[in-house]
Amino acid sequence: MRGSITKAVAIPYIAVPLPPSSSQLPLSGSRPLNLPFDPIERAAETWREKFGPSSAMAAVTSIMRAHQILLAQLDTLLKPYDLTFARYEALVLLTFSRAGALPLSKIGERLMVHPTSVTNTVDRLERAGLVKRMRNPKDGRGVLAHITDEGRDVVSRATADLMEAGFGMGMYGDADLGEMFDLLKTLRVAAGDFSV
Amino acid sequence: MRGSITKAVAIPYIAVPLPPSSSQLPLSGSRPLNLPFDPIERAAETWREKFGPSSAMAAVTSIMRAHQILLAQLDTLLKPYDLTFARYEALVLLTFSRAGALPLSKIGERLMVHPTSVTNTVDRLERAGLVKRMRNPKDGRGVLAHITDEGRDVVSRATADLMEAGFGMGMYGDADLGEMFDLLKTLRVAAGDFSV
DNA sequence: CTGATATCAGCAGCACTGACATGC
DNA sequence: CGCATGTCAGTGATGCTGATATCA
Repeated sequence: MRGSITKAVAIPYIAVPLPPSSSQLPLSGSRPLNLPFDPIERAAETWREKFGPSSAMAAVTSIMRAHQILLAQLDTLLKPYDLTFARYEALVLLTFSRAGALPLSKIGERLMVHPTSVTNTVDRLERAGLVKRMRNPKDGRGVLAHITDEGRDVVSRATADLMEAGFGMGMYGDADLGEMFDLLKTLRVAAGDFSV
Repeated sequence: MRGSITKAVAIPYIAVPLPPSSSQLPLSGSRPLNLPFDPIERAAETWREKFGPSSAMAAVTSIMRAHQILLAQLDTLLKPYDLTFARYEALVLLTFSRAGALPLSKIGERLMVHPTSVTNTVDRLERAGLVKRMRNPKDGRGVLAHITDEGRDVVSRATADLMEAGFGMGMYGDADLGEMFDLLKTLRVAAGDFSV
């Protein structure tokens, strides 16, 4: 877990008392620093002086940071359900399947995670009673993860929370979100995730 | 480490069957699947039918995946130097400082990582002989991480490798990189990283 | 037999929590 | 004293590697 960062709020690191209205989802591995400058932009400037072009470095670093921010927020939203984002994704995938069940191999493929990670994820979900392992009738080697009623209930409540929080992306309009998706798609295609 | 996935290959930008010559940058937590469809896009479609608007979810998932892809590539590039991306970032930060040294607290602030993570990172770098801990003359409580000559050498060679690989972003032009940076900046500001 | 499907043990790295010593 | 700095021990999640049992 990215951990609970239940303090995020309780730690007015820098003076600013936190806009009382703003929802205070934990922000990241660290607390809100409110630096008087953009640390990535500053690094990019120095980079340009010392090494040359810095736009790739700045973009990569931004993605890393964005990931950290989002994961912290999502995991915190999911904590009440004892879910991590990875486990939540697996659950959602199951609700999307016609039978409410999928072979572990399929889960790994869709979620792009390692087989052993799938085993682990399903272990946790099963222990929590959200899925049940079943033998795959169509393939004696395979195992199906089958979502339980409780699993459906949890995923539905968790999803409501996530949507209310706009997935941590509430500061964007639909156009920006689409643009981001399109931009990153190029990277995913280049990485061989899928063919165009 | 994200591990070696010795198959990936020098980023067969498009689905191409892996140029036999190319070097093999691992692509991600999993191997290149070359699914016949975009798994995120498919999930987004189902999402829209079942839950409603899906652009935020699609964008978030894309960022998660992009992070995974990039981290795997960067860590693999850095592996020969026994560096992780986190340790590399710390080293670069030190080369950017006038004296080649910074208080650990400052490192944590700039890199947005937890104090205990800084201790750990510096431990590793120190064990590798790339930095040296020194007492902060200006603050008896503080410790400075001071980059060594070997540290400077390593960071310079590693940086050359990363730049040659375009930071894993070789498929983008400068305009796209700038756009990505600008888009993600909105998120970082909203998270309280810095003030505008 | 080969290859796919899990599972298990083990390991490294990350991001914390909580407690603590030290010094401003 | 209160607060900041850094370390340490310990925890949980991730993402692997390598080995193995099972089955198509």
